[in-house]
Amino acid sequence: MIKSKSLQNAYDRFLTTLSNKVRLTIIYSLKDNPKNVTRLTNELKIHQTTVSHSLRRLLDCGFVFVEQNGKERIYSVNKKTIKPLLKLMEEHVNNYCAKGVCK
Amino acid sequence: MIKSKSLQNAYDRFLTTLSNKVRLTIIYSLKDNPKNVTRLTNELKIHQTTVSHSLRRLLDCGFVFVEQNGKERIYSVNKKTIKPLLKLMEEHVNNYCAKGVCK
DNA sequence: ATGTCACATGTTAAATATAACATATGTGAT
DNA sequence: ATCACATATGTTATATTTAACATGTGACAT
Repeated sequence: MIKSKSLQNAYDRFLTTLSNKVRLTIIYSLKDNPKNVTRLTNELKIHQTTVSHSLRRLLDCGFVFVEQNGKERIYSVNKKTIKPLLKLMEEHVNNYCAKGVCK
Repeated sequence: MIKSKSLQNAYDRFLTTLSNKVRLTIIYSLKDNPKNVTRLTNELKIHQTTVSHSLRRLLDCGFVFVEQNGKERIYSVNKKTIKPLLKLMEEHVNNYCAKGVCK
C-alpha cells in the first residue's frame, strides 16, 4: 500500500508529468545534450509557449535543471532519474509490447 | 530523439497507464501479494467494475499477470519492471519533491 | 530608453481520460 | 439446467489534460 495521500499525489504527479508526448519528446531531446528553449522549439517543431510550459512542469518535478546563460536558458535532464527510467521503460516495451504498441 | 512513432506511442501508453491513482494503487496492493479481483475490490474500496477495467489495462501493458484458479483470477505484478520502477520513483520523490508534492 | 531577442505566464476551447452504472459472461456446485 | 459467485465488458456523463493563442517579462546592445 502507498503510505500517505501526499505521497500518492507525488507519485501520481511524477508519472502524469512524464505521460505526455510533448514532455517526453523534450526529455529525449535533452537526454544527451543540454539545449536552450529556441533550439528545442526549432528542432522539435513545437510552439515556443508549449515548450516553455512543458519545461516549467518538468522543472517543477525535478526532471530537468536550468542554467542562465546571457539571454538564454540552458535546460538539461536530471540524468540520475531519467537515464535508468528510460532504460527500464524501453526494456519493458521490448519485452512485453511485441509490436511496439500494447493495445 | 525517439526513433519511431509506434515506439513513442508505446512509451506514452506505458506511462499513461501508470499515471492513474486507481491503477497505481492496485499495483502497490499487488506488489508483494497476488490477489483476486474480489479481494482487491474489498481492500481498496473501489468498485469491482473499476478494478476489472484497471486490471485489463495493466494486463494489456504487461504490468500484471493473471492466473485462473477455479472461479477466481489471481493477479500478480510483473516484478521485473514494477519493483525497480517504484524504487526509482520513490527515490526521485524523496530527493526532489521535498514536501511530498512537486507543485 | 528603446529595440529586440529569448523566454515565461495567463487563459481557454477542444481533446482525452476517468470511473461509475448497467449488463454480460464464465465457472463450478446442486 | 439453474443458481450463485466471480469477473468482464459496453457505455457515457463528468473531470482533467492538452496545446494553442495572446500577452507579459527579463537580458543585453545601441
